[in-house]
Amino acid sequence: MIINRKQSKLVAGRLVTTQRSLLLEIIRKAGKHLDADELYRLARKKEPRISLATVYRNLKLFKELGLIAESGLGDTHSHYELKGKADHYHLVCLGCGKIIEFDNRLITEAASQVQKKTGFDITSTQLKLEGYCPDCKQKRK
Amino acid sequence: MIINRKQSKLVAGRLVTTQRSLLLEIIRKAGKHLDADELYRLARKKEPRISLATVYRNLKLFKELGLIAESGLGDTHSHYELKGKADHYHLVCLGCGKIIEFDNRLITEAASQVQKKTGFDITSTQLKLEGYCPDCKQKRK
DNA sequence: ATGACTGCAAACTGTTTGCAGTTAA
DNA sequence: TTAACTGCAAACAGTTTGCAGTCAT
Repeated sequence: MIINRKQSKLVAGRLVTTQRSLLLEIIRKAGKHLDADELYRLARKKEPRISLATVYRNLKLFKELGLIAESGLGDTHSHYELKGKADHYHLVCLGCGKIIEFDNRLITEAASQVQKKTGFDITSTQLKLEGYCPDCKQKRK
Repeated sequence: MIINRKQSKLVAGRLVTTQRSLLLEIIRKAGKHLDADELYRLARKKEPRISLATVYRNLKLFKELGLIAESGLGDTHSHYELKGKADHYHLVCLGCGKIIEFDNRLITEAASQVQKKTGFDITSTQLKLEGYCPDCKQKRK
């Protein structure tokens, strides 16, 4: 865990609050991509007075601190997940919305090729593949 | 060109209108990613009474017809560009917002690996790399 | 006492929709 | 004359912000 509870600080000048712990805990346990609204609903079960603004403010904070990653999975709004060590990538089913994560050596390699060729300092790699999962492929016929 | 002006149809039941021709022309000539608002502003220079709703409606239509591709480049809103034959990918500079496109055999390959392993029928591949371009890398030091 | 955080409500942005009028087949 | 399209204004969804009050140091 990154929060140091003894010091009661997230980082310099940032407090650990009930809401923040709760939000991080939910994100951690969810084990899947949550959007702000899902997170809000889950949080209210334990902390009924928490506000959506707090959810957004803290998602933003967590992102700045590098605790979570934001992914543009849906077309309309953002999803968030705990940041792991390795980049990983998403395969989205256009039929049922199912999301599969995977990693792939070729992609990591491609990114470092691009980095070399362009002189960019690449800080994030997002791959989104869209298509139809076996089930939905079947149904569409 | 995909519009067949002799028939005055885009496709069955779809008319070619001044607005549609204009919008497609602007997108084609832009040679870069436009968002709805940029497109709207450019369009108004030639067609001052065109509405933003028309822009959105036609972007949606063009997308359905496969004429343009929507890419989630900015965090807040969508960008559009003419659809070429091959998938290509984007490298975004977090410093100055510059966008570089590239293609890379490894990524195409990775996608087809994933397709095989998962049984998905993959219809679109989007890769977004973020980082700092050489200039901005320099400035940040 | 100060600065960080919260809930609430209002504001804001990007996008979509309902409607009445216009245009093309 | 019907179906497709348009402009306008209002609606909408997701997100952000201003403010007054609370809490930790």
